Amino acid sequence: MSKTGKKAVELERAANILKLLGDKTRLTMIKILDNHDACVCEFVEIFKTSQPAISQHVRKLKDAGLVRETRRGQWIIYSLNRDSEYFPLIEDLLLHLPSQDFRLKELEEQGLRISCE
Amino acid sequence: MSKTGKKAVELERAANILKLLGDKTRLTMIKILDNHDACVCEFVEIFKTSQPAISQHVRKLKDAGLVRETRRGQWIIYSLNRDSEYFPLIEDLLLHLPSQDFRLKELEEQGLRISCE
DNA sequence: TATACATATAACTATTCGCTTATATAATAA
DNA sequence: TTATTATATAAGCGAATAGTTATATGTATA
Repeated sequence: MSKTGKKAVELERAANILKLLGDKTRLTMIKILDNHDACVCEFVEIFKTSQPAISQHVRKLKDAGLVRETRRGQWIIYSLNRDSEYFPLIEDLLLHLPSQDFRLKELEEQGLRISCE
Repeated sequence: MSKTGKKAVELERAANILKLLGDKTRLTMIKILDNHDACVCEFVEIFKTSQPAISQHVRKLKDAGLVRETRRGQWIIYSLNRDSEYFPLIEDLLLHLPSQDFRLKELEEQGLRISCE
């Protein structure tokens, strides 16, 4: 492919990553995962939405290679894939976002975080 | 508003900015504007799409405060708004994208860039 | 003034997106 | 084995998105 073609494709792929992150639920997930791994059931509590909705969001992040899943018993733990080609971009981006750790704190206060461990 | 509420809103607004940038046409526009101001007719040539489509894209960027317009005769010149609250985030982000200046070079070779000056 | 040019806006359409409900899969516990 | 829990997948629906064509606005020029 031509050099300019490569640059256009590279930019389009970055645009697709930004589109993925351009959703408050997924962006919050990524910001949380930057500090703590989490399972689907925790996200369900945090976002107060349905389990399928959460599964669909994490699947998109996984398909793009931004997160990894690790099964631990019944649970599937999601973590940030720091080997992703886009991880450096994402890290820079996350620096501009306010910490969302208060969301995990709220779960802990309700005793809901422990349920996945 | 509560402190956590503010953080949630702040993140949601950032997600909306990323959604705007999560389109290859708009992301390329912003990357180009980081180095050179441009008018609608140039973008029409660059993206080989209709004038209304381009106008609608730049309007979204303008509504979000990411770009500014300046009328110069018949033309309206668009430029990056470096005073935007989100400019620091955008600058960091653009560092990870390949230069799109080849697109302007192609225009110059065709003598199409001069038409707006 | 009349015409051409640059841009904006409006209305419409096809596609994409995120959610819902229902169901399937997988692991654990009784 | 059966029941329970955690997660995934599929199908369907309403809202949002990006493009189109047609038209309006604003500026320059003959």
